Amino acid sequence: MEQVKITASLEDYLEAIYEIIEEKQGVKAVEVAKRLNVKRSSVTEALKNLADKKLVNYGRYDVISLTPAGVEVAKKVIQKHKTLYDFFTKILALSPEEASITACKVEHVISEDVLQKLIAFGEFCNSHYCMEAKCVEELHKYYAEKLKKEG
Amino acid sequence: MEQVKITASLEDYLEAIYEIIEEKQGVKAVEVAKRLNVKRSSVTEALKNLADKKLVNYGRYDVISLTPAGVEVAKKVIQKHKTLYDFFTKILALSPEEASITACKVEHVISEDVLQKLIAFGEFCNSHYCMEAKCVEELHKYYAEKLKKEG
DNA sequence: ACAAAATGTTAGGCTTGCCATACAATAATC
DNA sequence: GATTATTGTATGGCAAGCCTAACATTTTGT
Repeated sequence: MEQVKITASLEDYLEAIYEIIEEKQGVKAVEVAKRLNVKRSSVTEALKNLADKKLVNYGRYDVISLTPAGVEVAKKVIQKHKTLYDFFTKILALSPEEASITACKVEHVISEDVLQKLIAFGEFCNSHYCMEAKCVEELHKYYAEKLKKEG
Repeated sequence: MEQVKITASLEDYLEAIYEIIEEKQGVKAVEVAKRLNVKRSSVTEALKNLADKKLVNYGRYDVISLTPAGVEVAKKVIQKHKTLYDFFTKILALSPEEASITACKVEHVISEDVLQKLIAFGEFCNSHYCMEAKCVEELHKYYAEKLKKEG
């Protein structure tokens, strides 16, 4: 569990690779490029970089796969994304698009501690009277009225 | 109110400059360098960059000041920081240090919309029965117990 | 006012991360 | 199986942001 320290960009590559493998039992660099809106050559660079860090298995023209360490990092990023997405949509009532866009950025800058707190907050909201459905409804009504006032 | 688009790094410079001016009625580049943990030469670069964007008034060896547009950007970043800090400390019960560190990163990646929602959420928590002091207390107790269980 | 210290600037270098372009290898199609 | 299309790679270039080191300009202290 030695925490591997990588950049936001590399985290995005791991996340994309993991998700594409989940969806289609395999990745091609071109798919990663499409998903991340970068060129194929950028993917090659990133893969070499990730291979140096032992997070992906990479060989020229070979199949791309994640190492166990790579899977771990990818899953953690995805967990952060999902947790943030839920918070943004359920509590802040952001649109799915904005929630997703914001989660994509924030997921790279929060610590494990913040993640755990956010998860706990979500659980609390789901299980305690003071944040039950009726209250969340009220909360969202409050947003709507406030935004109306401010044009 | 034409939104000026600048990098996270430049936002940090504006923020630091604004705050130092508030605190001591003037800025020296060396103070900015200290606060941002960069070298004096990096500050010079950033200042030229910000001057190109009409956000600071800059001349060689001259006094540093913010333009009205620069003040606007700085204030917005600071508002985001404060809003996030409050959320992190009050709702997520992060330590002041972690709240501050995280706010410093997140403040650069949230939209005006997210900011407004966060502000409204804070207000709601302060004014509605379902999130009154007693409930927040319960929330924080919940964090403590959960973290204890997970070691 | 002049030497010493502090501050500001310049120049060159490094890293990350992207691109375009050209080339290499694999896959698909006839 | 040869040709075409797709995919992957290598190279060189660019911008942002930081650095070090050397130099210029203030500022400070006596």
